[in-house]
Amino acid sequence: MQDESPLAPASIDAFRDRLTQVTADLPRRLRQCADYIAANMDRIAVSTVAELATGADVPPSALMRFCQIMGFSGFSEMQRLFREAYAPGWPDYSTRLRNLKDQGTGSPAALLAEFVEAGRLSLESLAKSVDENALNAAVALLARADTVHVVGLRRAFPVAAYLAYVFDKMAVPAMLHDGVGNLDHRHALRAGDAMVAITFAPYSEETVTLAQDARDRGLPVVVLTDRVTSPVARFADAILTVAEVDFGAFRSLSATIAMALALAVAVGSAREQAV
Amino acid sequence: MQDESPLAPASIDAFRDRLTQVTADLPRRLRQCADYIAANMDRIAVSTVAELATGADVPPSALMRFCQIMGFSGFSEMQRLFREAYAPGWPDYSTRLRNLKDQGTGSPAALLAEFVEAGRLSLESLAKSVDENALNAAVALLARADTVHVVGLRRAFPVAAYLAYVFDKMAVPAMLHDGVGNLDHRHALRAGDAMVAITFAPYSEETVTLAQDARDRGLPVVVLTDRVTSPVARFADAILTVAEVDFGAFRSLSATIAMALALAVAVGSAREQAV
DNA sequence: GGGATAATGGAATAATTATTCCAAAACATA
DNA sequence: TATGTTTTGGAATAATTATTCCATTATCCC
Repeated sequence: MQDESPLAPASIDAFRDRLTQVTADLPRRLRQCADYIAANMDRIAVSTVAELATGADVPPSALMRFCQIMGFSGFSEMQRLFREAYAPGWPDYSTRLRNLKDQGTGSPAALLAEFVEAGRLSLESLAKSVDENALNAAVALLARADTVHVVGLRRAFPVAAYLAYVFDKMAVPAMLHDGVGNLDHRHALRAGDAMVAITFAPYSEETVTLAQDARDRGLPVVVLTDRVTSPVARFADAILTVAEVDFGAFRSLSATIAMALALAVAVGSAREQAV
Repeated sequence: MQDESPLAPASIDAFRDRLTQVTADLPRRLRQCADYIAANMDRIAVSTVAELATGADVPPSALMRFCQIMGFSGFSEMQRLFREAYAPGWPDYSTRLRNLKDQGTGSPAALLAEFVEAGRLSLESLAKSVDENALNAAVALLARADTVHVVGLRRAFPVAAYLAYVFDKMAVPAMLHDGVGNLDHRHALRAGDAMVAITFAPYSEETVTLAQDARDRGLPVVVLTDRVTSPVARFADAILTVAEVDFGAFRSLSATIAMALALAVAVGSAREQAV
């Protein structure tokens, strides 16, 4: 297996793009290939040259030429792309999950199945229960802040870190309060800033304190937490609740991260438009 | 193309039944085939005899015999069943994304819905594509390490942080390499330790370097990445791949976190039992 | 309409992949 | 431990499949 052609599409998406580019000016037979392939991309992984050629009603050699025009060295290279991306619809998700669990309680595969399931349930329940008004309010508050302070410790820290990362990528001035060196950076909270506080039961005291501090200084506070009775809720200008399904002692965080992402991206684009 | 054997399974379900019937009393090599095939049914349609045989760790001839025991005349006939029965392939997610962008539907709630959907798809595809052997191998490696070093920067950092958190909760000695102060802590890597390196395209150089460093010192390295061709893969003793569905520029991380959790909890309980 | 250029089909060949077969090894039984 | 039986690995072969090449046909441009 030698080097691939430098211009060969490396993903199904790239393939699709290239296909539309190329299709425009193509002689008759080759266009037949392009059309047929476009309509039957899902068969490439499991067909032979001859089968596809018959389907497109062209001789095999025409199809070979088509593969080369698409940037591949030949049919095999093109097929490899599709075989690697191939994921059939059956063993449907639930069957597969059962198989994993059959490996025996406590086996890594069974654990994975449980966490996958927990994540999925969390996402589903988030989709059903989201409070759109609260979300919109949160976005509005953060969109007009100078700097966004992100606080979340212990199990909430990964979410805070990701939120800070996405803010950064979207050019939103943000500061992650990570507790390094036990510095609380409370003096970084300045008028015009806003805070996102993330915490779940058992609520980390430092997070609650910082949220209160922000509130006392008159900064708007958005909280991302597990229920409205959370101790940070009383300092909140907007409350986003995410009921995460746990498996064992650990939360999947899927729903929480989805929420954080949506928040960050929405804030990011709101600010872009405001500029 | 001659008559098919009268006893060959005519549907995937029949195949599955026959497989369980037959697996019970089978000599060693053939049982390996049965197990591997059961766990990788979805790859039969797009693999060669040699590929599957390698995967099951048997010579090709053993796999041929297995096909015949299953009632087929040979591998080709068995493969035909899977090629014909496959359901239309992958969800065309990126097209939807493009549409969404074009319409400019940037309402926070709509964004959230997309991230929820991306997370759900990622989790499902993880369930379908997880390599159980790699997972078991990774758990075994980490279970017998003195200290587990966790490395993951940028977008992988949240996962690394959570992994370190869970290790800590499960009393697994773990060190999170977070890049604070640009210290790489390479001298913390000691004989008897192991490393988990987490990175996705575009791969962070520091992570790759640290993984190589660990490898050079003879530590076992487990990598959690997006594809087997990842630059860290060549330093890996176990490769866990997670194909995460992106929405826009940001990954949902759902599947990655589920994998990390399963890994950490499995390692934690394996060590408890060893004590 | 003539000359150059591009496209086409099919047959020849190369490469890959499936399949068979048999000697050697492992195993069971006495 | 000897003997028959089953299982195994690998090399040889058969079949399929991809790929190239070139003579023929169509198309374009002057």
